[in-house]
Amino acid sequence: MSPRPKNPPPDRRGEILEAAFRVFAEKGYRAATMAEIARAAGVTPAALYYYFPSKADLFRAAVTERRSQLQPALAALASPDARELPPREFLGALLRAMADFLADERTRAVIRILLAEGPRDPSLVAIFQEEVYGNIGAVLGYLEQHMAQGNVRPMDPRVFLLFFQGPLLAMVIFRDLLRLGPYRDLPNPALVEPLAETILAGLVPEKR
Amino acid sequence: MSPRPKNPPPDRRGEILEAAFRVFAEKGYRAATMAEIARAAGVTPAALYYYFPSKADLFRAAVTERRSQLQPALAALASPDARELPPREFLGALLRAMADFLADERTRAVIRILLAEGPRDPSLVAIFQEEVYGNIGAVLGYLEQHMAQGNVRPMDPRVFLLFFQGPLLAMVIFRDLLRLGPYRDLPNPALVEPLAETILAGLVPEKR
Amino acid sequence: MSPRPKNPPPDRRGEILEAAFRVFAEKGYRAATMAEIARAAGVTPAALYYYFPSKADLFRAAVTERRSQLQPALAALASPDARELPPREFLGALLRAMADFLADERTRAVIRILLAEGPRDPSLVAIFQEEVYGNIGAVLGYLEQHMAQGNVRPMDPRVFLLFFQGPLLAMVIFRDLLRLGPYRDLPNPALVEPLAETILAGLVPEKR
Amino acid sequence: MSPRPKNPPPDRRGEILEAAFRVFAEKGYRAATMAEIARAAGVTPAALYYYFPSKADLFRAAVTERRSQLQPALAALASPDARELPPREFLGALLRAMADFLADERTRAVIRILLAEGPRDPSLVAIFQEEVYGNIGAVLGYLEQHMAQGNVRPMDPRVFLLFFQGPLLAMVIFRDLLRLGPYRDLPNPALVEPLAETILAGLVPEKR
DNA sequence: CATGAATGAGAATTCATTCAT
DNA sequence: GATGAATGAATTCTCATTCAT
Repeated sequence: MSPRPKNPPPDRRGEILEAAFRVFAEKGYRAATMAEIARAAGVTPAALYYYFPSKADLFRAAVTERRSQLQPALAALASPDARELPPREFLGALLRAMADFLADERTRAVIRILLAEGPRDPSLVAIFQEEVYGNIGAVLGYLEQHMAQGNVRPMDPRVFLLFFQGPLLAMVIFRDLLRLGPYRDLPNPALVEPLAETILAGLVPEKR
Repeated sequence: MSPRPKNPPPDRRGEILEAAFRVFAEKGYRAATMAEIARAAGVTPAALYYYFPSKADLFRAAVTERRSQLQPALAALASPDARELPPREFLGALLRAMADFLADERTRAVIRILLAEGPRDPSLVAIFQEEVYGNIGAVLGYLEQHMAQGNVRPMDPRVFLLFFQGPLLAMVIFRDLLRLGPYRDLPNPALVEPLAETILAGLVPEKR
Repeated sequence: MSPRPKNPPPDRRGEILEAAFRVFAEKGYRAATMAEIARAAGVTPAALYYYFPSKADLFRAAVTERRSQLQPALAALASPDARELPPREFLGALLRAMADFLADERTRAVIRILLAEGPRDPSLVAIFQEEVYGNIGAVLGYLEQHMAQGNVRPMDPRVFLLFFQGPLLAMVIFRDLLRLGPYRDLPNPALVEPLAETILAGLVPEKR
Repeated sequence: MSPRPKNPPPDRRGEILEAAFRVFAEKGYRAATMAEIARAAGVTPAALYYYFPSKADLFRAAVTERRSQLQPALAALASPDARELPPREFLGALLRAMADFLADERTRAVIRILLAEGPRDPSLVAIFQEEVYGNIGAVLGYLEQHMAQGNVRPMDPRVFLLFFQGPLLAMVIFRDLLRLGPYRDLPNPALVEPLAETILAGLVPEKR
């Protein structure tokens, strides 16, 4: 009957968002129920509707909230200080940072949601696209500059991104999402170091 | 030709499986309803239960059926004749074949289902794992042989697979599943040819 | 568990429509619940959705069904044989028939629904308008003919309708719908006979 | 003028009552939500409960309040000065006044509520019954006197009321509530003048 | 084989109401 | 006086599933 816990809860909205994201990531949008999210947030289902008009809105808000939480990590990938480094070091550092970023539990949850719901919900993809491309754009700028100087083999930037994002993404998908047996105990560096070497061998021609 | 008197009895089971797979791939397991699958198959929902005991079973059967349909294409990836080629040619051919395989509409549907449902259903992943690894194993055998001969840089085979599956998978995910704007008009060869060159540059040392 | 009563129910749809109309008339659209309608029809709420896609559709169907049930009585009001009578007899007969029609339980239920929901739902009104006007049109035709012959004082037909429908409608509203104390025991003839006389006195000039 | 220091304290209660009546009249009791009423009144739903214990009480209070607003208009219908007139003039004046009263927007809203909720809520009807009958009683008194004098044909007063209220009520229902096409542009006098003539022709015998 | 009819168990959502502040 | 936050009890609607025929 009493609609209120005694001590004022500090940030119900945030707690709900957090709980909702967890449940959505674990179960997927359809299988996640408002009742379960409410339980996870320690409130009643009706409380969810006090803060968000619908399940779809809660989902969107939860995802957007998570995006902004990831924002600093994403921005760090394009940190200005790394851009002083020569291509080999820069790319190595970038690969390591990106591997850590992708393998982070919070990022993985986003990837899971994006892969599960994105194909049916382009607007969901759009939430991240802008953000990601804004930060990756800085990286591409660095590369284009060095391509122009002949330090890096000229290449379609999209292809370049696939080169080093692809293996990392595949690792996260196989190892962390699908939990394929053979990949289960593959540590990040086991992929990243050979990847850096191999890709760089192909990308940065005359240094070899 | 056949002495069968009536018009060929329709392969109801097969049609249902086909329709079910389409609907599951498009909507995801939870959002796909038995009614919609039935409609897609041209039967009533009750008929589904004549052939399959439950939605979960139908899903599993539909996925398994699709796996066996992809089987020939997968097997071709490990075709014995390509294994006569030297590493550069072999790897190039493999990359091209795999890119075509991954980008094929039927494969994409499987990937979509695996990415969406796999994280919550390890047994679903298992259905494909065996199959895929059986065929990829042949490829790995080839490589191990050449690594031993010094023709290919020695490397963890899992990492090797990530190297060349990763970018292809990423391309399919970005371009075909998430339909990211920038990737929408990236043709397979635009990725595959630079990928072959670059990776090979790193993988096959003395040729450079 | 058993989804089916043993002996096949003869006309579930009709029963549901009937029950729905009763409940809608008694409670109004909003206050009537699918659960109560189901109970009244002896089925489960889900069964309602087997026959009708939504509550709104069920409402509409129930009202339309009732309209067609009333159709014969309405048509009788414009029966051709009464049209052979001279104006005084014709109007008297019409008034009596209409009073009986309006005071009939089934008609009253329609009036109740129309008065309660009509102001917010013009399409509901439209369901009856056509029907009613079709039949009343015949009456008006008779009158116009006699107006032309000078047997009936010329008059706007809408006003004419208000003249003799109005008191009858008011009687039904006061007596049967609002159950105003003073009207509770006013029998139809107590209104109809003076009404016939009085109105006719004004309407059929030279006969007096 | 007034020595009150601050800006006049708003009549919250009155505003709420006003807003509540509007919303109830437009949507009906069930469909009207406390939230919407609060919004219309410019307060929060909780504030409603400061002034009224429940939705039902608010409804009742809003209706009663409106009744007292209509009171003067109702009383005017039985104004003493008109009672000096001879029957023909008196009845004509009464008809005109009543038509104006019924067609007034505020009265219409009351009628709408009474027709929609009255059948399920006798106590709602009672709120007005007393009021109305008190004032109409005066009119009936006038008539009874003239009936006794032979100036008006003797008649059950309830029937008399139906005679001239009925067409007016029907006009308001058809034209203003149900918005029936044919009645939409029927002005009050188009009904009232013929009605006066016709009814009087029947009611006031020797003048004809 | 196949279906029409039906259902039980949820699911999202609404809403009058409460109460500490 | 007034409100923000919250809730319990409906309510509409969905859907996998059943089974007599």
